[in-house]
Formats: sequence, structure tokens, C-alpha cells
Amino acid sequence: MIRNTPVTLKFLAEKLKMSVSTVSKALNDYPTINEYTKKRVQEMARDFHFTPNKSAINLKERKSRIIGIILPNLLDHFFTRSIYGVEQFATARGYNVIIRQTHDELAKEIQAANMLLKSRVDGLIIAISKNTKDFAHLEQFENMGTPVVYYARNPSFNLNCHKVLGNTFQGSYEATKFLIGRKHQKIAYLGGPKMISFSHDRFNGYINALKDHQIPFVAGLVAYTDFDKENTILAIQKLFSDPENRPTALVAFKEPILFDAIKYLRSIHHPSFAEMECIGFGNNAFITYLDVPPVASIEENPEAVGENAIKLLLQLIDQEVELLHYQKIIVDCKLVVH
Amino acid sequence: MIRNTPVTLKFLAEKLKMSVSTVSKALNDYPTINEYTKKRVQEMARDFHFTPNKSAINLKERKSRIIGIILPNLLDHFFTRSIYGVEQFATARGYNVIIRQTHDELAKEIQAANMLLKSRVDGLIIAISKNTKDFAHLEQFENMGTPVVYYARNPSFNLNCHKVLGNTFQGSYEATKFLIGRKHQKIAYLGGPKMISFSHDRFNGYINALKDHQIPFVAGLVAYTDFDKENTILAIQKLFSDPENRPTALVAFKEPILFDAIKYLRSIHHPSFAEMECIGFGNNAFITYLDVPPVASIEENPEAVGENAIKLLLQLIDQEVELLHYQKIIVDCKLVVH
DNA sequence: ACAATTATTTCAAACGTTTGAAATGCCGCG
DNA sequence: CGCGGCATTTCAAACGTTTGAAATAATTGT
Repeated sequence: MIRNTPVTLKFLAEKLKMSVSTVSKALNDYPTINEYTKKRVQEMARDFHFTPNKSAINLKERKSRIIGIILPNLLDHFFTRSIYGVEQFATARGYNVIIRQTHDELAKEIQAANMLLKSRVDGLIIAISKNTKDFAHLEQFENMGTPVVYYARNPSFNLNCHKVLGNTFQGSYEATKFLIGRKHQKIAYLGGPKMISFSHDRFNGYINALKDHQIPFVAGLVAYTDFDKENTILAIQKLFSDPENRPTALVAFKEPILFDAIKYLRSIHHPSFAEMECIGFGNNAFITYLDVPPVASIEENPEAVGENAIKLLLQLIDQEVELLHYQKIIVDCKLVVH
Repeated sequence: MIRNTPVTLKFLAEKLKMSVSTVSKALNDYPTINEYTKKRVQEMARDFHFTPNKSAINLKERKSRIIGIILPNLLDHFFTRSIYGVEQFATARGYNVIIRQTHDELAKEIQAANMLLKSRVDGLIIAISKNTKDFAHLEQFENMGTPVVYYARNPSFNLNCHKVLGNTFQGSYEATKFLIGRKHQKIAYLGGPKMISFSHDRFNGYINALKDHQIPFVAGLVAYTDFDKENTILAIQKLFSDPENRPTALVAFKEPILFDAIKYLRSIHHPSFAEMECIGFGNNAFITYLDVPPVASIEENPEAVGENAIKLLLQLIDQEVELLHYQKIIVDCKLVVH
């Protein structure tokens, strides 16, 4: 059953006693080819399960029909969900998608970028690692004319590039506003790694909501952490250190961080624990299993972010959008009350 | 800064006023090429950031250097984690990985398989959808000499193929044994979709553990569900319907299912809820945030499953293992007490 | 019947790389 | 001076496809 001679145009041509180009054109439905010939060729192709060799086509067309995605990891459902959006449109257009995880390490990001460059991907979608300050490894792509769309993570301000980002300011603003609406006066903000630009934006959303509602800003109600549990505990201890300004509500950078915070407060039987109202970014599916779920979540619509990224990328590939005419697309968040 | 003439061997050859083959051989360090020439070529290649065109090489070598993975979804951390293992070894060997999700739909699986076939992947790793009974779309690969490794999900018994599977019997057995050790007599088994062969194996592990410890098997203590929450509730209602045989412990097919079950029991304030001891397959990272976590989890070691799958696949690609000499690799589970 | 059209097929080059075979240049030695 | 032998380079074909130009076959009109 295993066939050793590969089924190529040449193979079909020999079988049919016609030239390779006739076969090629028949399969591609050229108008100059006789209908009867087309029928014969197409039948033969079907019978022998002919599939055109992509490498050959890619070589000819100087394309790879591959789109690269570089992102920190797939355990964060934000990224996993964002891929949904990308995949759907990419595969519908006949592109394959190669995903590379960096685990937020710059070295791995560079390695992945170089490998994708060598694979001559037709476009790149990237959520940069939290340590990416230099973009040489990514600028290579644009130098070769390969479009790059930055998504989910905002690169440094002065970099000219295409971006698709969540409206993290708005999400943070609405969460804070929602808590204010529920009569909280002491609302804490637990930020994420400062290297991730969103940390800033979310903080801004937070203070702007406070300002717009005449709630005084208290510096002691703001603390920063990263994805490390120990650091989150330290941050929480700081937030709750001033009895004068004990928070009754909390906006957190990311839900897993919030969960760590809540778990800690519960474990030390903190008096505020029971009445605290918290909101985090993410809207994790797992929330439904928590016995005291956060009052609400900020849904970042990752599928929409991914979808916008791939659509923009495809437009750039098809040159419907000028490569140097940098776009910035913002996807709104949505507050989901639990 | 954007270069329009691509940097190819020909380009370098013209710059250096030598033939294309000399350039090629110099870059590939042929011994017949003069050392000085090599140096000149390599310098020039570096200066112009020459990267060999993969499509051309693939065409020449009749390879794609791509490995396909087809799996149900990426939201299940089992699969996400299994990819870790695969990616690591694949990229170290210079292979790119294309992941396709089927959402457990046969139609999508077929579509993905056909697309990967067209892309002429060098090998395929697949966790079949729960509806896959016919394997024609996958046998195509082997007919073309492309190795396929089935992993994570066990295809129908009489299919001759390479498999890498978790030792789901052993995991189920140990979980049940563990509960017996904790003096439970009424241990329920909540199975998953019957179409997934693991459902059987896990059930077998369960009854074998019962038998080996002289615990009578009670048919009413077994129920089946799928990933749908409503069905899980129905199953739980069935399990708890006989007051004579009310379970005090539970082994569940998968943790999300277990979580749904626990949530339901809590919501109806079931008297057994507080003292029930449960174990599910998965060892989900979020367990730590549950206020009453399951007593233990069955860790399926997905990274190891993925690692074994890719290693076997690479051996098949390199023909270190005969394509028709079908392998079966079993990866043990580990009981993790919380 | 034969040129003029039109329909259909084939030729040949190109995409970028690899590689065995052939060619070239160079050296020393008889 | 010429030739064997070596080092080095180049030739040419191949991988499988596409495509404009050229060639051939079929049809029409006169």
C-alpha cells in the first residue's frame, strides 16, 4: 500500500501522456485547456490522491504560507483563547500557524524569532516577553518586508509598529468605577510587573476613576507584585499595613495574582476578608469553582484581540494596508459581574 | 533599509564573482573548498544576513521540517502541558510544530489532517477526537510513508499504530486504593464519555482495586457523564439516589467534571458534602485556590507523554525505528496528595 | 483547397538549493 | 617541456511547480 514514487505533476503527465504544463493548467482550471482534458486530468489526480507539493509552490511564489506566533505561554488562558481567533482566520485563508512560547524569557524570544525568520514566515504576531526592550531581532522581519503585528503586550512607546491591544485603561477604569458604585472608599490597586506596560495603564485607569468620582488617592493603597506568590503576599501585607487606610476593595492586575492574594488573606483569617470585594483581569473559567468568587471580572476578549491581529496581519501580507502605515487597534474590555 | 533583491546563493556568488556551487559548498564547509575562499564567503554571508531558503531545501530534500500536532483543544491543561514536551525536542532538532485544535469534532479533525497532509509534514502526533471511529484520514499519512504517533487518546483496539498513552488504569487503581486506605467502603466512580477509551480503562482500574481489597462492587456507585455540566449533575443525582449505598468517596474521570460535581453537592447542601473525599485526573494548577481541595489528584505527567511521543516520532522519521514495527509506550500516573 | 483564425498543447525558464561529475589551474618531476 | 596528480572551482541536473511565449492542431471563411 505504500507508494514509493511520489505523485507529482510529472507522474500524472506521464500516465496521461501529456506535458506537465497541461496537467498543471488543467488542475488550475485554465480557460485555454480543453474541458475534456481537464476532466481526464482531474480524475487521474483524484484517483492518485495528488496533492501539490507546497515547498515547490512556496519556492515559486516566494511565500511559506506560514504565520508565526510568539507568545509568553499557553497556560495563561488569555493567550490560549487569543489563538482561537488567530487560527480560525489563518486556516480559513490557507495559512498554517506556528506557535512558539517564550516563558517570558528574552533569549527564547530571540531564538524563536530567528527560527521563524529562517522558516520565512509570511507574517508574525507577537506578544513580547516582559524583558523585551531591544527589538533588533524583530526588526529583521520588517527589513525583509515581513509584516509584524504586536499584540496583547504593548512594546515601548517610541517603537513604530502595528499594534492590537486590549483597552486595559478602560477595563481598569470600569472595574474601579464599579467598586466605587458599590460604595467603596478605600480601593486598593495591586499591580503586576512594572516592565509590562499594562501595569501603568491599569494604574492610570484606576486613579482616573478615583479622580472622576472625587475619591482621594492614597499612595499606601497601591502595591506591585509579579507572578510569584511570595511577592504577592508581600504586596498584600503592605496594602493592609496601615489600619487608617485598610482597603475594602481591590483591583488586581491579573486573576491568578488576585487568587493568591485572596488565598493569603483567608489563610491568615484577616478580618477584612469576608467583606472585601475584588476584581481581577482575566475572567478565568475556573472562577465558577471558587466558593467566594470575586465580585466581578474584567473580560479582556482575547479571541477578539487575536482576531484583530490576524486580520490586520493578513491585510498587511496582501498589501491592502501599507506596511509602514502603522495601525493601532484597541479592543475594549467588558466587566463581567459574577 | 528594506532590501528588495533577496539574499540568495546566487546573489552572494555574483558579489564574490564565483559560482553558486562554490558558495553553497563553502557555507556547508566542504573539504574541497579553499580555506580562504570559505572565509570570504562566510563573511559575505554574515554581512548580508544570508539565510538559506527553507522551501528550496525542503523541496530538494523532500522534507518540510514541520511536525503536525492534532489535539482536541488547548484549554485543557493536559494538552497544553503535553505540548511543552513536544516543542522542546522538536525545535531542538530544527523542526517547526503546527498545532491544530479539533474541539473534539471529527469534521475538524479531518480538515486539519488534510491540511497537514498537504503541507507535507514530516510526522504527525495526534490525540484523536472522541468521535473518531474511522481512520481513513489518518491512514493517508502512513500510505505516504509519513509516521503517525497516536497519543493521549487511545484509538480503537484493532488499529495497528504507534501509541503513547498515560497509564490510566494504574492511575485509577491507585486513586481507588488510596481511598480504600483511608477506610472508605462506598467509593463511587464518575466516568467520562464512553467513546473515550480511557473511560473503560479507568473503570477497570477502579473495580480491580476494589476487588483486590475485597470491597464489593455496587453497580449503583458508577455513573457516566461528559464535559457538560448538566449531565454531570444528573450523574451525581444518580450516584446519591440510593440511601443504602451513599458514597463517601469519589473517583472522577477528569477534574473539571469533579469540580462541577463538588459544586453541585455544595449548592444543594448535601449532607455528605463535608466529609466526602474526592480524586480526579488532572492535577489542575488552580486546585490550590479551592477552599476545599480534593484530597488528592492523579497527575498524568502530560509533559512526559508529549516527550515520549515526539521522541518516538523523531526515531520513526530518522528510520531508527521501523515504521511498521508498532510501538506502545505507557507513561505512569502519579498520585499527588493535597 | 488554403490561408486566417482560434483552440489547445507544449516549451522553457524560473524559484533557491544541493551534489556528483567534469573542468580548470597549478605544482613538481622526469 | 609535457604530463601525472592534486587542489579547487564550475557545470549541470534535480527537487515540483507555475506561466508567458511559442508551437501545433483544429476550425472557419472564401
